[in-house]
Amino acid sequence: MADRLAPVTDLARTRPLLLLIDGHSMAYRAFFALPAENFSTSTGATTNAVYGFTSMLANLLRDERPTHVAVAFDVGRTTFRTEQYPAYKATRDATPEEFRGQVPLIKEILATLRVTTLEKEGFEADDVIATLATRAVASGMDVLVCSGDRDALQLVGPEVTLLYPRKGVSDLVRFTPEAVEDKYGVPPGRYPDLAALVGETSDNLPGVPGVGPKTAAKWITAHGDLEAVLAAAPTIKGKAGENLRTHLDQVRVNRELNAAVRDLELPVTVEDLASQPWDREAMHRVFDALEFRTLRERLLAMVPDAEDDAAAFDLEVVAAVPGSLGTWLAERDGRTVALEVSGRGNPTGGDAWTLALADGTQQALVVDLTDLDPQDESTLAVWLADGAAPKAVHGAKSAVHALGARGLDLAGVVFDTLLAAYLCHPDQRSYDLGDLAVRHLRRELRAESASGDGQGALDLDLDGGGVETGAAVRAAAVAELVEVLRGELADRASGGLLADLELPLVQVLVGMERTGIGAAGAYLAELEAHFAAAVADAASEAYAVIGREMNLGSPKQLQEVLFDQLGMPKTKRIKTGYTTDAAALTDLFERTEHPFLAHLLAHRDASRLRQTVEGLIRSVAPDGRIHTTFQQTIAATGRLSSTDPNLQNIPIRTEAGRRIRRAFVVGDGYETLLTADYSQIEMRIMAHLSGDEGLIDAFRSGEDLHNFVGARVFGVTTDEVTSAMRSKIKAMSYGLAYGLSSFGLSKQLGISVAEATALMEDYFARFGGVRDYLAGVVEDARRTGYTATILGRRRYLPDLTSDNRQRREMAERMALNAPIQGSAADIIKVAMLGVHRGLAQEGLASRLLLQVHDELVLEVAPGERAAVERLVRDEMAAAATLSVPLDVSVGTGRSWHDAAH
DNA sequence: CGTCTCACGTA
DNA sequence: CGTACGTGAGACGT
Repeated sequence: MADRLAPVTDLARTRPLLLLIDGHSMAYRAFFALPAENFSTSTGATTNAVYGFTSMLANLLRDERPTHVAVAFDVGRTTFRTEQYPAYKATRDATPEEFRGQVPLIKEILATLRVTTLEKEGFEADDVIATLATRAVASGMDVLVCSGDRDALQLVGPEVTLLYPRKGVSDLVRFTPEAVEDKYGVPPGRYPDLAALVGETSDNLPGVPGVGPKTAAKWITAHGDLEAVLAAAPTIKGKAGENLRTHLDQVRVNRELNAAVRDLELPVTVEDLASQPWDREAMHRVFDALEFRTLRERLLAMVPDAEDDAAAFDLEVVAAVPGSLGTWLAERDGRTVALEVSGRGNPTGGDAWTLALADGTQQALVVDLTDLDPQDESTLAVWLADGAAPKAVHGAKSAVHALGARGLDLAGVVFDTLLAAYLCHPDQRSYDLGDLAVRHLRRELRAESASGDGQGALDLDLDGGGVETGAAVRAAAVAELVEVLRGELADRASGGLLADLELPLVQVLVGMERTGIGAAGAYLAELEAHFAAAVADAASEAYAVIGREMNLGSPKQLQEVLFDQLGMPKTKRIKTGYTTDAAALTDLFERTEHPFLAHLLAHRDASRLRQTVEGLIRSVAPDGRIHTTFQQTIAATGRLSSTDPNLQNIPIRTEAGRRIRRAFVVGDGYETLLTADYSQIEMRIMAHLSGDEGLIDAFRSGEDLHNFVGARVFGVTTDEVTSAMRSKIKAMSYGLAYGLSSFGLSKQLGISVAEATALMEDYFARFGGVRDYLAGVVEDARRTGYTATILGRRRYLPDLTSDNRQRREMAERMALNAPIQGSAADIIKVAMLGVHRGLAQEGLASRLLLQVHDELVLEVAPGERAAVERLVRDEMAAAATLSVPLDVSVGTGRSWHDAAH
């Protein structure tokens, strides 16, 4: 009786718990429960089943805390059951293509979680589960079976519970023996008897007509089991009894087929299924690829620190006392010191509070920048600005901004773990230092046993991970990552890209961000008022047409008005109904001439322009200039991007839009803005990379590119190329660099697919080198796994070998475009370095302000216009030696608009 | 309040 | 069913 004193829950917890999941059935449920269109990656892969399954698994791991886990899968469609009874499951629809591709992904995730997956040729997942459940019970374990197959009900017993999905995959019903009996009127062991009588439509097993679960349960209860029911069949009365007698054979077949096999030979024992530490690096890789951010967080959040396999940093943290900094640095003279700045690294309003230095040997020095002894301050300033004192940092640009705010220059940065990680894996969305530490060092960003050495003036919060310790740990992580990432970069032959391109570019970008571009504040305010008035006018006219007010900016409300209320023809389908984008509205207007559409389009245009202007006004800094931030590690192709505000998408195509460009003006003390852009750089790179003689001739001839190509394709002279012909050729030439299909070309040009195909064939007949090059790029990338630019910048495209067509074709288009867009990015970065260096060398006061992918914007100091133009033309043209010239066009003017050409 | 979707600007 | 980005409004779920 003594054991009755112990709480039942504690007793239960002492027994091991095995979780067995029917992978196929649960994934299939998830596939239909979650709308596919809400779960696709940026590369177009559908992931709804993967998401649903993994989410369910995460919940089970959290709520049930199993000690052992396994997932069983079906192998193919043929099993011993289909051999025996060909009709078994014969009515099932073919598995959707979208679903099949997801099963391997689920297995990948399970592998990272170190969950055993099992499958057995000729058997179903249920048989594997039945076998394991039986063995687990025999060895004293409790078992949870998770399956959407009702046949699993027969496994339920005192130690075995079935979790059966009621709806979707998150709402699971818990079938204990009592629950089974409540619901079906028979104990779990008799459930197959009941199912044999009732039949199972989903397995294509017909039951006895007129016999449902109630009758079947009544008979089984009355006679004991199925055998007894069958034996008593002659005496059972009524229509049901008659039907039973004519279906005895079918019932026997059913009973044979629905019996789970409990003694399969399996390559593992139940003990082998014990939970193991997760492969966190692989998890990050797989979850990154699937773009499951929150799901990864949910899983990682479940790992208690004690079970965490990732170690922390074993670090001695020393707080700098007056005079100690110089000694510490001197002791490490010539060695690369990793540094971490805590603060804000914005171009304006930056600040730095703490600086941590680490040398990669478990010691870190923490310096409080807000309370520095004058002597130390000068020691630090000299060391930081010393280009010969090698340093490593995670995110050099932010560090320069942060330190710069305290008047400290940073030079001598020989390694940047952020840039290095980007060059190695340019497709990731973030390169958080903590993630890199886990991935490459298998460490968490926390201190194992931090300690001061007695001389510390700072009161370090060692256990709680205060600012100082945090900075020290990050610096230590940087120091260690340098070694690892240097190796990874070398493996990719990309060390030069970091040292000679991206790192030197940091200082150029810092200068551009810090300088900003002049903004005409009063003019911007006028523009805002002007566009706001246009918005109001368009809105009131639109309301007048439909006789009521509405939110014209709401796609949802617009759909109601256009398609329900006004009954307009349906446009292209999107997730949430029908598109109301400008192309569709313009098309609708041409067909219906409904005035509402014209007002709506005018409203769209005006409110967009107003919104752009408002954003710019908000961005004007106290110095009257706009300071964007150039992101150096975002675009997978190697381009820069611009944020806060984005100055790479300022309107230019429409007159109204160009008015916004007039707001970007030359600053006080400068003479003019100068813009310089590469003409047709992507097509020139295409000519170079493909080596196509025709295309190379086109650029060497000095003829208009599209006229030249058009003349060849259409077999006319260049002056016979009509503007219609020219625009077709232009669309096609650029489309090729994006992986355009004949379908896409036909849509864009409004011609038939056949015409588009013919046009492409004519094109390739004259420019065969282009076709061969494009085919070769994809082939090479499929073989090597990556594409490369002219400077060797790589982009890895694992999806090129995907079984999923959508995914594979997306990767193919990326492979076509990456070398071209990426080489253009390489070239303009080289040009920026050249221009920056040239300006300094020639002692010019003019400066770089912006980069817009193929264009540079400079602010020219008085009297330097000619020198700067020459310098910029030379440096941009000389940035790469291609088999075609790099043509640069230059314009100057008081505003960005006036400097256009 | 955070996250997603749509729409749309640039190269 | 043409690549690469960033932003803001509305819608939606927590």
